[in-house]
Amino acid sequence: MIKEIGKATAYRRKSAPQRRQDLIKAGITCLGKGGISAFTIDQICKQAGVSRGLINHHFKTKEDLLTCIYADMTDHLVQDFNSDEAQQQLAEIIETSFDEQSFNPSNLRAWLSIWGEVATNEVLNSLHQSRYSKYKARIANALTSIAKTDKTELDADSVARQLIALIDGLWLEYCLHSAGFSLAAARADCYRFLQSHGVSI
Amino acid sequence: MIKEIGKATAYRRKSAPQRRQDLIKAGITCLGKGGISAFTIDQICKQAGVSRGLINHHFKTKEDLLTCIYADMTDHLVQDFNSDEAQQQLAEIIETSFDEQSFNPSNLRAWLSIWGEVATNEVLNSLHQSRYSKYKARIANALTSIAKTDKTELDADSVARQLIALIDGLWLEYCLHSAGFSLAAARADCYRFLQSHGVSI
DNA sequence: AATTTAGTTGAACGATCGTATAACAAGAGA
DNA sequence: TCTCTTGTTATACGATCGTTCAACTAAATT
Repeated sequence: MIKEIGKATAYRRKSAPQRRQDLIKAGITCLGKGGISAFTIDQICKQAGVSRGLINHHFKTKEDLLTCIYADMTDHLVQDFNSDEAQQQLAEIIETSFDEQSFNPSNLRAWLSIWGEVATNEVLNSLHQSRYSKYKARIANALTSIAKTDKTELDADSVARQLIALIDGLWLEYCLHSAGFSLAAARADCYRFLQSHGVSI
Repeated sequence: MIKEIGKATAYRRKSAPQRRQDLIKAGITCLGKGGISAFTIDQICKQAGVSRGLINHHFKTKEDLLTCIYADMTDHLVQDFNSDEAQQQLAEIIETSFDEQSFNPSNLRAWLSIWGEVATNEVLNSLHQSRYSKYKARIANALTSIAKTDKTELDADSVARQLIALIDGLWLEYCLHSAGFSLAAARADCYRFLQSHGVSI
């Protein structure tokens, strides 16, 4: 066939890492739009602007992609704190948990979908256990440090667990009925909770 | 064909309401086992010991069944309290939220699946808004009553919202990693939270 | 015992699912 | 410019999805 003059290039190639990131992002978008039911090869590839065969070239299976998505979404939860001060570290947790970038309906729906799969999928669950342990440990360490400075008694592990529960619960509420809900109020709820355990920030 | 002697009856009939309840129960079991991905006509009917055609005889669509399941699961949250005393009413909420009957991994997974769909499905979401409002109002009313008796200031709606968030968050944590978690501890967390807002039970 | 009612079955439908694979082409290196 | 690497497309496959529907029969009614 004669090559058409001026015809747009059929497709643009990207490096494997770049394309993988594109597909991860598209997958998160799909989860945010329609939950795990919208997490299909067809919809993800369409969202990424890519043919349906490509996904299995960059990811072994769909489950593999979901695992990579979960890893991507939780990276910031297990990274080192910016600050060295314990009070500031807890503030980082709370502030980043309720900033506009991450605390929006689409992202919350994506999390909800992931949680649903974590409860069922073995590979995902194993990764989750590891991430959650580290996340909780970061919080508990900060709490212990504060209690030591203030010379107060504190069950750091228990309070860390409760704080995570409160944060996740507030996310859940916002996800299911965002009306009458403000980020500032959610943050204040968390600070007040810590204060009630003798931890003042 | 000659009727086989001693052959077991091909199937037993049940009244429509009974069979509907069977299918609802089977649906919840499927959600608890494998999440929304396991919520398929095939698996639900197999779980209920019934042919696959029956489900659309008793429910208009699969979505209709899911809506009925949600209604069934939330009935106890909007029923009247047993007690007339406000303190006792809040205790009812907390105790029934963390009793062995409802607070088990299978039931929690079912809830998680439902939440995921509520965020996406319009019909389900509308039902959820109504149930949640009533649920929150029951708690807020009890809180207001206590504050009035004790002559203390209290933002009942805000505290009710936070209590629900804490309960749901604790459920979520238990669902995703039940290890190192006790029902008694979860209840104590809730009571302590109320106490920190000046509500003693 | 005959009839009616209504609960139940099982096959069939088109659509969509996840995956495998052969053909193709964009872009880097020679 | 040519070759080679590898990112990408498009098709095909069997399995399973939700739903429809005609046939069947258990059980109540007459």
